[in-house]
Amino acid sequence: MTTVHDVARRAGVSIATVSRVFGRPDAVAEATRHRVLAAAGELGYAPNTSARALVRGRTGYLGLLVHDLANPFYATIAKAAQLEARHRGLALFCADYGDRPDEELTLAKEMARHVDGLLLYPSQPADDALRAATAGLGPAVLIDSPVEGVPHVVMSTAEGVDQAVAHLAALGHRGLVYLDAAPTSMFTSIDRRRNIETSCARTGIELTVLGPFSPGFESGVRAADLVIGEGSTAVVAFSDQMALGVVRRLTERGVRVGADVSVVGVDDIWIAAQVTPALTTVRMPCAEAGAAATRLLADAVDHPGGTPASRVVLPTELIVRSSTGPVPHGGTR
Amino acid sequence: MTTVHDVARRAGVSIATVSRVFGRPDAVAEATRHRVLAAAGELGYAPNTSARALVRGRTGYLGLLVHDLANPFYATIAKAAQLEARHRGLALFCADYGDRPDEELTLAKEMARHVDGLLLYPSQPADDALRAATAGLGPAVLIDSPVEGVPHVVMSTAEGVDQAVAHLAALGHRGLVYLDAAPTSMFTSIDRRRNIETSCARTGIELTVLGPFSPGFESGVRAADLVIGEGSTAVVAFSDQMALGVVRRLTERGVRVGADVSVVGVDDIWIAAQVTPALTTVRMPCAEAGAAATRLLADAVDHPGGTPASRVVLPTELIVRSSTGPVPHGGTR
DNA sequence: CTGAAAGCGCTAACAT
DNA sequence: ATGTTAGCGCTTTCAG
Repeated sequence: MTTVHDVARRAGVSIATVSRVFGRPDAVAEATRHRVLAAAGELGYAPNTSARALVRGRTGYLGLLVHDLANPFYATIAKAAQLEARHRGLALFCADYGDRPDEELTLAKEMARHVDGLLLYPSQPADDALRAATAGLGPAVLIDSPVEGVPHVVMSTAEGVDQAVAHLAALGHRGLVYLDAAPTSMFTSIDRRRNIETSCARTGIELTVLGPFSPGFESGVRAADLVIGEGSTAVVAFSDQMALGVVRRLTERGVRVGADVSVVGVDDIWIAAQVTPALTTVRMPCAEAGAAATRLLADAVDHPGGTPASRVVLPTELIVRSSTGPVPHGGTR
Repeated sequence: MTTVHDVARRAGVSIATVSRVFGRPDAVAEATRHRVLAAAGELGYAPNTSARALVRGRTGYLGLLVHDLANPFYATIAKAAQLEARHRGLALFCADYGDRPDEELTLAKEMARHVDGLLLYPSQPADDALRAATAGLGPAVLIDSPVEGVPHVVMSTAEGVDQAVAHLAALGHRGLVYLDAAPTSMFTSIDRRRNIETSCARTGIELTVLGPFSPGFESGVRAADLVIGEGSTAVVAFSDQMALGVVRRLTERGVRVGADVSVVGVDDIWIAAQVTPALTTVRMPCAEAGAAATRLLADAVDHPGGTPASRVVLPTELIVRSSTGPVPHGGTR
């Protein structure tokens, strides 16, 4: 391993100058700088990251902790976070707590030791306990977990769901079934359910909440039978995966989706646009969330005394496709 | 920030003892250890990772570089790698090179500065150039890139594709169309195409290769029309996404998938099991690959003079579902 | 603009 | 079993 000493000797300067060339290049005369750079090039020198981190008190690393890295929802957040971090000269650790939500905090604590700041998508409720837990971790930004006093970015389904309900109402639907998902204590669940409630109340649509189900395709399949039983003309599901399950089962039972029953999902996963009928859904801005959170975190790391607790709310939008249509003739509610 | 000195003072021991308690606990008398641990607990002490890395010459970090973190294929690899790394007390950096495959090596080089070893899923061909590029990066394990002299783990479609061809042959199909995907220089493409060729040759199935297409749903849609034009009774696609596109278009044009034409995909993405008809496909062991590669890398890092270049070949398997069926009556090829 | 020197916090001989 | 000590490679005052 080549060090500042090797480069210094070769370039005929002191180690301090070598250090400056890589740390604050403009503090060095151009001629000297070139000489040092040349020597460094020949020797294949690059500053040792550990040594630099030690003396600077900054690692240049950020950490991301989510529920499931293989899930496109989180993976998209991770990808965007990683990109944004790189643009700022930072690197990103990625980890997920998978089946062990109880280990979430342990993991966060462990990660915190290695990084300048943490990006957290908690499975815990956004309450005081989370704030307390977050307190000892150093700079942290929460995603989809609006905890007062802690910077966070949330994807709000308010607009998207509102548009969905309005869309359904405009199509003549008088009522709808919402398929809720567990864990109901997560912001994601709360947000979607609450927005459905207020939108329906405001629009005068009769709302029936079913569930909570485990999120996922199979739950949608099971829920579809309930929906048919209810005689509903419209259903909004917690996620596209559930909605797709509903569509599948409905079709299987001879119910024409988009004609007899309208189905709306949330997330806008890629397959939603490709199935038949194409799924009407609320798009979640995962990439934007990942990037925004990283930006917030990087800023917090750079300015330890900055805005105490920034808050970013990302809007959502309804994508209308073919799984929704006019209420069938003679349809009751 | 609390340091060994703080803890040492509080516990009435030397800093060396504190260090030992956290490094080689059994080298310290039980009583002393407890005293130190207590002091550390009260002070909230944990060893500084940068200082430790500096003196040890090891960061305890691994890096993963893939094409697209948001793609479930790579995301699954990442998730498994991360898990395996954690089990070994290591942390994992994740990055992708996305649209800029040319930046792949730059990124790898940058990452290499921060880690003990690299996990690479290259978009470059598995040739001498890659071996050369890899040489200067320190310990590295390649995924799906069998470069001689560099440790690697590959997911071979040999068995899966063989089973697929045999399956089709057993159903009476006399020929099949293979839908190739770009970039054709990647091992993934080469492997699938070559295995199809040898399997067909051995089985006496007439093979028609179409493409290369860009991988993805839309390509499948376009390719389907070609397939119909060919009058083929069976098609194997590079990926499930493409296969799904084929199914969609075939259905749209009144061709009954699984009856008139059989379709086989590769990957076994979750939706493959849920569409109608459910897709027959070759399962790719992404999680196993991520875990195996991480294991290999961790071992290489631990034993710098270990087995020169280990090689793991992960087998694949055909999952038969409903998109394949007997060749239609009177069907030629 | 450049160099000398003092650590950053920790580990690993080497003593005791 | 524990303490002393010498750095790991780098950045950063402080002089010059």
